[in-house]
Amino acid sequence: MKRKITLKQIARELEVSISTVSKSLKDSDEISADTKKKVQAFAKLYNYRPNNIALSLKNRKTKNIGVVIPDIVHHFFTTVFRGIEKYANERGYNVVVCVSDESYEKEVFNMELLANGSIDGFIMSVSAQTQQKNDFSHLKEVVEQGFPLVLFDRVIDEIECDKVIMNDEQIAYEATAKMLAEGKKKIALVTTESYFNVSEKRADGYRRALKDFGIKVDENLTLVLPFKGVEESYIDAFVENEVFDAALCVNEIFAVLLMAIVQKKGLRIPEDVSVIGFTDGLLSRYSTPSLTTVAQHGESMGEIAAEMLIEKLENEIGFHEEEVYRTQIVEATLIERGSTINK
Amino acid sequence: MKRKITLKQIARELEVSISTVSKSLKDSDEISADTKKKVQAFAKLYNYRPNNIALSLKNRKTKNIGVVIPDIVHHFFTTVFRGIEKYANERGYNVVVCVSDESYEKEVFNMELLANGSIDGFIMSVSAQTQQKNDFSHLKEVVEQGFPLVLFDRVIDEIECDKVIMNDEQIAYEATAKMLAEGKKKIALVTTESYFNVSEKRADGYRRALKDFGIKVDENLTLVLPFKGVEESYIDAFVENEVFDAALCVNEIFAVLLMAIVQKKGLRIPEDVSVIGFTDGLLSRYSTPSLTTVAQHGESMGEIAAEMLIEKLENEIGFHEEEVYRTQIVEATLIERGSTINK
DNA sequence: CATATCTACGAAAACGGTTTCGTGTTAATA
DNA sequence: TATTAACACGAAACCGTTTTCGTAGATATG
Repeated sequence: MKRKITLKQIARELEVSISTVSKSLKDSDEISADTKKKVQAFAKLYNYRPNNIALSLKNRKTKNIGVVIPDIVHHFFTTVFRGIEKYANERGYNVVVCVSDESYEKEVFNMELLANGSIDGFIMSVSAQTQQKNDFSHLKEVVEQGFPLVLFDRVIDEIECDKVIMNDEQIAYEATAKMLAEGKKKIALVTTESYFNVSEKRADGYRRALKDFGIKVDENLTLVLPFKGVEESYIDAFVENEVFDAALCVNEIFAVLLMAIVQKKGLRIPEDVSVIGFTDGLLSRYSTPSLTTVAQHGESMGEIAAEMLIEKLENEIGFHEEEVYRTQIVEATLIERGSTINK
Repeated sequence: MKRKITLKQIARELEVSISTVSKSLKDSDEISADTKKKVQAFAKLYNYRPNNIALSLKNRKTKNIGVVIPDIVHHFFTTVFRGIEKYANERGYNVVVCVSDESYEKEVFNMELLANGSIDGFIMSVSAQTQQKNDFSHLKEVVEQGFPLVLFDRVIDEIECDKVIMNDEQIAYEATAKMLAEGKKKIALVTTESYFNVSEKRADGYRRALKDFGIKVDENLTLVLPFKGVEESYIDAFVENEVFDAALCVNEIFAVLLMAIVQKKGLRIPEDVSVIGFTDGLLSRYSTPSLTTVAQHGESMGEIAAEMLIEKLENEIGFHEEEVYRTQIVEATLIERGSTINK
């Protein structure tokens, strides 16, 4: 085990002081050209690199970003993560990831772990259980402790911090309007339980579109599916009992499940039933027919979140300046594929 | 900004020394019961937590694991990551992730960044470009520097370290044998370029099965697709020109693409063409028909990798003990779904 | 009463850096 | 020649812990 070389060792070897070595490597002009050359050559030879931990302790900055997300085996979150990681890496930051697994307790636990000096700031999307419990004291705490925090997608209104969200309501409106424009009249909504605020916003957009087109919202055409462990039979019963000629689904899994069942009943997509989903993942691309879907641009969201966080980290605000928080909206776009009638 | 409280501040406040505070919090019996109570109460009141960075410096352990993977928007890697994260978290470790994006340079850059004290050991799967270049000096270097390293999936034979792999050859054999047992005679292989050693192993298993069943390997039945940016037309031409009644595909994307094209030609799956893929992701589950596929048990691989790494981290070997490296094989399993004839 | 033994605590070193400030030597200036 | 400035470097503090070792004072022992 060849331990990494330290300033102290270089100093001893070259018979100079630690300060001289440190300054030489920083090319300080306090040090003579001769000495600098000697030290630099030696350091290069032994491949000296300053120890990050020591630097962190000295500077009170870790150059680490903490990312807390509900799930990682999940297309949207991984794209956001990629955006974060990419931007962070370019700026010399590392990313430490904790998965809350949709659990409130794990979220709290993870944040406490990270808040003990491991990171400089947080980027996160809160867990389902946290939204359900409606308890955000752990978020408030890290903010009070002075950690910059950026919330994305599943954000909390009552927490004051930077936020990155999607225009869920508007894009749901547009998606619904698109199907109405196709001539569809009875549009179903396939969604999750309402404590997910993004699902709620999508439902709002859906309803607004119907109203704008003079169609009454039929509550029977809303299918609420559990967040996890969807049984095919739920959808089956819905398709059996209700008549609809289009469907807006809040994620791509619901959409392809619905498509499969609809097709099994002998109905054609999109002629008999148009379908639009959310999340432009593999499923949307490779389903038959391919799925018209809302691209959430997760990577952009991630980049923006990272940018906001790093901006806060590197520009310490003055003593009397008021902290100012921004909310950035990333515009989702509708990707038209085979599950809708495209002209 | 309420900075976290330190030992020094507690000591000043309570008019005792730093050592006394530290020992009190560790419930050392060097300290009188009275003093301990006082200190502990005060610490609890101010929610004292030792600073991780300082601990890292002192202990020369960060309790961080570095994970370097080629891609994160990828089902298999995310499942492995989940396994790593889960196990690591249980043992009090944090995980810092770097994505090499299949690039040799980024891989090297990331590893150097991490090796400067940010982490205690590596878990990684090498990038495509690294395999292609066949240059592993960066891996050798971190090993020489004393970092425990665990390689998974895309491993390198010439690097001495712990490894977690799948029985690719064997499961490909079994998958092929299954289709032969169905009575299929002309089995296609849809694979990637051969510098991916896992693809190569799968091809080996495929060939061995054919031989065992007395069928000659027909090189024309092997379709080599590029690693990224597959054009549908490649597959289209293949389906047009070759006659086959089954196909083994090295990933699920190839499999669903093939299924779609085969079905478009009016052939039925699995009656006319059986298809088996690799990776039990969303696509396999939700395609029509659902795809018979090889489940790689990424989560287990991740857990095992993390376990191996942490074992090495926590059991420093004695001075003269020989370092011993293990290679664990995670048995893949075949999940039978609609794209094969199941009895 | 002198000495030995606890008890309860503090000083200081160490982890690996950065940075401020002080100082001995040499060169420039009056 | 005496004074000053410039140069080149080292000592030490600091970041926040842990831990070893030393010791003052109290108590026990002979």
